[in-house]
Amino acid sequence: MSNLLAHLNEQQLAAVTLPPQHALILAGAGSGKTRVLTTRIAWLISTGQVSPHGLLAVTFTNKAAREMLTRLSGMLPVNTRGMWIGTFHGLANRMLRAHHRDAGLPHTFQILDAQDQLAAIKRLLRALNVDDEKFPPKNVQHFVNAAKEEGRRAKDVEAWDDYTRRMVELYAAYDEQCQREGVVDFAELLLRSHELLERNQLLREHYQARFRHILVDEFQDTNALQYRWLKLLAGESAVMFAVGDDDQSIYAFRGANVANMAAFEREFRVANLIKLEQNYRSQGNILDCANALIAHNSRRLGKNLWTDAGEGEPVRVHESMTDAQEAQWLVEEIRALVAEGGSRSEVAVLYRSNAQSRVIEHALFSSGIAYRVYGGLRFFERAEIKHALAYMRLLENPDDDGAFLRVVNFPARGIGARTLEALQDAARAGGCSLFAAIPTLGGAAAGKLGAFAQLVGRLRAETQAMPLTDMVEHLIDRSGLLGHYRAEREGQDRIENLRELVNAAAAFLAEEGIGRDVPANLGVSGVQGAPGDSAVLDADAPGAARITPLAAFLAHASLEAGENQAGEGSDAVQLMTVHAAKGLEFDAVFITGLEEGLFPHENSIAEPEGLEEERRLMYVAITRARRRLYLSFSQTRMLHGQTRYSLRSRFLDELPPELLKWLTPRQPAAPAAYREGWGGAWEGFGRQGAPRRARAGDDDTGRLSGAEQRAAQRFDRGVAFRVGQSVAHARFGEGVIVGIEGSGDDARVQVNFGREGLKWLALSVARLEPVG
DNA sequence: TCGGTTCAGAGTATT
DNA sequence: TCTGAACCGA
Repeated sequence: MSNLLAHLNEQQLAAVTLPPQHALILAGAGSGKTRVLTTRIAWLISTGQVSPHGLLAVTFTNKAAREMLTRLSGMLPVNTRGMWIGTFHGLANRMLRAHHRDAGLPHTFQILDAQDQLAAIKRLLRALNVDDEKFPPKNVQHFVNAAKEEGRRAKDVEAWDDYTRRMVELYAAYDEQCQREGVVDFAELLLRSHELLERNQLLREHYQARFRHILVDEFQDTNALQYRWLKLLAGESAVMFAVGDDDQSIYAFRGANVANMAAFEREFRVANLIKLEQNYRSQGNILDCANALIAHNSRRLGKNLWTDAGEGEPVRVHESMTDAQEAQWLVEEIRALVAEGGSRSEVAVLYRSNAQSRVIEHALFSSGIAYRVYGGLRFFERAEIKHALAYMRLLENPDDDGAFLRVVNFPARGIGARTLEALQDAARAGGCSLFAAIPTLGGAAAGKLGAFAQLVGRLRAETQAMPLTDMVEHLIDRSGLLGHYRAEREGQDRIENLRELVNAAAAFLAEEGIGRDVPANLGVSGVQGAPGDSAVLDADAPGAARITPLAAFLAHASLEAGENQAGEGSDAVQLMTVHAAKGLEFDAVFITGLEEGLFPHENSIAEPEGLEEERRLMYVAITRARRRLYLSFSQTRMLHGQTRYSLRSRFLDELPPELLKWLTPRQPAAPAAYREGWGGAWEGFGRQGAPRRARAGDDDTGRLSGAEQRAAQRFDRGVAFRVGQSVAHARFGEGVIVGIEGSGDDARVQVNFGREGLKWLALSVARLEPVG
């Protein structure tokens, strides 16, 4: 055990060995957070304070959960398989599977991912004849999820106008549809398990007594429902150990509520608040930049990172004329890094929004530098995979109309829209699922639908006793999917993905410790016993409902969409958004596009607290770097087909100048009043130095491409009217240019005329005279 | 059922 | 500018 605690610093040690009282650990970036969390678990178990069975540890991502399990197995000779360590959704799913009857769910309930949910909502809106102009499916989806994440059912949502009232009705109708079809969405997993515990006193008391210790990772990312779920599970007796960093809270936009940290401290009367501030990742200058930046935020819990690794190199700053030149500079710099012996995979290029990757990818591709972009479609989200899964789901649960509609005519079986409309009418009339309505149908359509029903029946019979992998293989073939893609010109990739699905099933069985020969439809423990019997209080008890390999695999496919990066393992430069970089670290990091309007993003500035979240995002970005950090921005950028002119990000000017090394001449900062778009001090604008003009030799090749020349020319014309310049207009009087958009005849400027307000003026129309 | 055209919209994202 | 979705004609 002394081994376990070796090499922990004072604060880490204090956190790991805290007495059994509620604790909040403020863990700064790179301070060994995961280590503390896992060592705490190992310590609790190895000192006999709790059995592996008596603790619950929860994370947000499968990756984090896996990491915790892996590290734990390395520390303790313990079988982690049965332990309640997982994601919020994974654990909620586990509980609902075991107590499905008490939770009011069929034992075959399926999980809808975001895609499935949207499809279900579209279907609902069509069935109800809702005008999807007024009620776009995406808005309904957002409304439903936001309500569920607040812990509210439709009946609990206050409708204060016609629009909200209709939304609430749609929410209720959506929930009814889900219940009818035996499906639950992500938010529903948590809400349903919360309701289960809330209503069922026996179960609640049982789990409250069982879980003596509850440990929570990334606490700053919890939403209202997750916090309530934790509180309910903890009851009066469990010990909570929450780890988080308010400075790294970057998910408010998806419901995360940092205030949960303060609420936790207050409501649980947390006596132990420990700050982990020693950073083991970055060198001093990088940390000092991060600290200086985040100090501009208010309402922090307060934390300052430090290191004993030395100050290291200065932070490099680069300004370019165009986004293409920024990318070109990046290429040269990466080349130099690699020439010095750095590895490409230790270089990360970060950006605020995905659209920025294109220019960078283009430059990297043209110069033959291997790169890898994070984000995009993941394995289980691919259309062909979802088709295959839909067949499997239909075997499990024929009432799953979503799965039915996905494959009833795929591959094509001549079952068109009209047939399905008739079927839908029949189902509605009979109050049953589409599948169940097939026998009630007459006419020519009945034949084709009947054949499909027979196909499903045949597939079910054929795969009845098969192990999971054989079942998948059988289904992708006999459903006609393979044949369909074989006939398709570009179907080869899809066929490979379908074959990969068989491997994924095999890998899943291995990971879960399920024998390869176990029939897919058999309860895993072999005990079908009393599925969901109310008398069985514990999910792990022998008589509790057992999940079949097939059901487990389908849940896995929904809860873990799989990898989304190609070329794993190859030595490639890593491209990703700042959000995607959270939790990762690299020797060298480029933060690109540091421009007002982009980072901080313009949309965020209007949001309450938006700017502070952007600043935290910048903080996360900076703290990804171990040794070398580059910050870059461009004067112009192609956005939505138009050249945009922007000033450098305020975040650059919030960093201590003495820590920065400008690779291009440093220009005066933009006046703060410009950023607000308003303000008293705008007289000062006229005296601002002109933005740096394009100079030959700015780029490393010494030549400008055609596109770059055109952009540069446009820029030169734009300079005549530059941001910050004072201008006069015949009617509106004097004002200051605060924005420029477009070029040539399309060029428009936004002018702040003070009392007359902000106006957009087309340069080809409006007469604007420079002043001063 | 396909391929083409047209149109709107373009922030970050896990489960 | 570019993408994805929706729509229409063969």
